[in-house]
Amino acid sequence: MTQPAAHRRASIADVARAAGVSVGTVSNVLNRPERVLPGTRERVEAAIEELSFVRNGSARQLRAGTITTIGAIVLDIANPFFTDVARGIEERLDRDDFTLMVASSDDDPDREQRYLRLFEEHGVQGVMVVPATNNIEHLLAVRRRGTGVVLLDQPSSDPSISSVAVDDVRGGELAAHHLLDEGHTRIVFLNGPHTIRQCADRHEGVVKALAAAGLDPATALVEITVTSLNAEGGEAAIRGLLESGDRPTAVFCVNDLVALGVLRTLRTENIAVPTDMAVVGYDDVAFAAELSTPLTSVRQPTHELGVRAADLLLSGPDSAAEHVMFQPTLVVRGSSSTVAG
Amino acid sequence: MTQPAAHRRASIADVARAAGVSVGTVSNVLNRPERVLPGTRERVEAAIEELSFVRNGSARQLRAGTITTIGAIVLDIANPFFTDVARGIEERLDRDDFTLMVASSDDDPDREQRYLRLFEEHGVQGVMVVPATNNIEHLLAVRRRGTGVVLLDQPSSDPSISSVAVDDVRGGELAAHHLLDEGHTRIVFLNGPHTIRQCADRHEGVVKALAAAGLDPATALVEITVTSLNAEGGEAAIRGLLESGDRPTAVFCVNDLVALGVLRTLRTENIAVPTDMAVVGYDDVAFAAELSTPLTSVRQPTHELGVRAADLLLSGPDSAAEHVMFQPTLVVRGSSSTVAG
DNA sequence: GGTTCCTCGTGAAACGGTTCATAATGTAGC
DNA sequence: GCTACATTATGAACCGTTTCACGAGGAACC
Repeated sequence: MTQPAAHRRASIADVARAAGVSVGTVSNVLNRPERVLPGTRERVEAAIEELSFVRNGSARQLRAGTITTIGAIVLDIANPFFTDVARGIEERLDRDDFTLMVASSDDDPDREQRYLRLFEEHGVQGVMVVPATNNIEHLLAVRRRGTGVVLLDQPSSDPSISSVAVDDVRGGELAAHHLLDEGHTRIVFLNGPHTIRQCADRHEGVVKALAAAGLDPATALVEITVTSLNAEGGEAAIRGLLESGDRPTAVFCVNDLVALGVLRTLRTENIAVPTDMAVVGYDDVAFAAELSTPLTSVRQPTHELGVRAADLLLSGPDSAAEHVMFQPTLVVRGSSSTVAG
Repeated sequence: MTQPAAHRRASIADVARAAGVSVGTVSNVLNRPERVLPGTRERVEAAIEELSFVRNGSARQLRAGTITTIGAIVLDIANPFFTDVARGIEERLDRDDFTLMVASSDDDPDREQRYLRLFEEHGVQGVMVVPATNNIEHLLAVRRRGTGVVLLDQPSSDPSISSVAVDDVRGGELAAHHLLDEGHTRIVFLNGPHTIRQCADRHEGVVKALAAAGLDPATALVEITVTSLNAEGGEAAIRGLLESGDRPTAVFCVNDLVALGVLRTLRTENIAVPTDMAVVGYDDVAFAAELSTPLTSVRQPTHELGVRAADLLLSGPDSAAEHVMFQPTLVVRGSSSTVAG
């Protein structure tokens, strides 16, 4: 029979007492059972069962030092891009029996800091971060104090911190270049705040493409900052745009969720895509190809991104920092081109 | 200037020595700064900075006992359903300054157990679990040992464990009933394994609807177990079905990702939806309405689910267990009905 | 029978914080 | 000048593990 709910959790000492052995022996049963005589071991195991003993992880870790956990802090856990990356991380971590904890900063530097601190104080082996700002001073500090740090989806501005990223300038360029090729001369870019590096870079890419085409970004580019990087943000932004009477012929969205919101709105407003308005997204999430107007999007190697990031973190704190940069590709579909499949 | 990378992290004792005070004073600066004279405090703070001291969370927790973190274990972190729920949890937790850690069991009971153990050993205040099996013995044990447990998306079979769920029998019934209404007399159900309770329940609902319509489930229902609960699983299942020459007129998918795989395949195979084949999904994820054939789906109140779950966990271990059951609704769209909007 | 070696088990010393009874110092009141 | 009382700072006890030097008891060998 089980005990009535005891107020204090049973400790190793309680188990030792119940089994009539010393604490050292209980610890051995837990960690190196082969060093304990089968009879003794059984008695200890019975006591553990009886007292429903659970190791105190804090004490264990305090004494033993290490823990095989790594933390990941992403901007938005509901964004398929990040969860695809997380799957990649998990896959790699599993091979080494590491454990992954995911937290979401919600683009908020304070939340990022809070989770970072939590992970660090609890001695995770390393942490992967998609920084909410382009100031990574606090991450450098973490790194200096001995916790592994890998920047996710963000090229490192510091040689001592590894990073795994995708060329966002190139991504913005690909998207804009494509829209210009399709004959558009003015692009509306529904972007996130430039404090998010990806957003700033994609913007830079767009400007670059416009300049290369001999257009003046000051007139050929309208950048609108969405309130949130999801479908609701996209819907609100495009709605505001339409209500202002300024109807562009081409919209580039900083991610596919925003594009989803745009497409949804255009459909209810009976604006034809791509003939009245072309739309390009970013991330090429799973459903992009299956939308009513298949979405042209910039594809990033999400899974591979996660795997490489985990690789770098597991390679240990002593190996040199590496900076991996993947290249995005443009997948043209019906939302931006009448000739696309 | 910063120190050369020290091998051992600075401890409170190091700080105390550097600042010329006792460890108790350092602890006070950290936890009750108002009890320390400004001058002393500044000296301690300078030493903390100088040594780049970080509290050892394990030691702190070992002594102090509590931690304001709660853990969540979901089946698949890449499934929008779970991440939407997670957003709800986070929103509620934020109000009480709690912190959320998410882990993914990948439908694997061993992984679930591993993460559960990790959370429990590290003394989280509570844990929310979408169980990978319908055996919740291990969760009961966790509960008995004093850690809060709330079943997520799973009605509790035990009165002592709170749960927040959506009526999946009803959901299956809604879907099947709708397909029967549309004139179909045989339904293929692409389901997950019945060890996952949601899958078993939705199956039960389908059977119930068939029986109510006077059909024999043995002939009117074909259940196929997908290899994975995502687009790839759906694609593989429907492809196998088509190759076997058994082409049904109605397919019900256990979630929208599976349905996405099905729609994708049907499109490449030039099978018209819904005229040649009707498709119904589950979860009503954000993109369901925007697909090339808008997907009929069973909607669940994901966000609210998360909020309520967090509510229950925060209400403390002493309050009575509660069992919240939400009702799903059917959203009819073009993938299953020619008259739908 | 004495030495060496093994196998098991012991118990105390860390690990790095928090907490609390106590001391030291200063200030006020009489 | 003495008591009473804040205000600050101290340092040791404690949280629950792991680890390790050590001892007890046999077995094996010469």
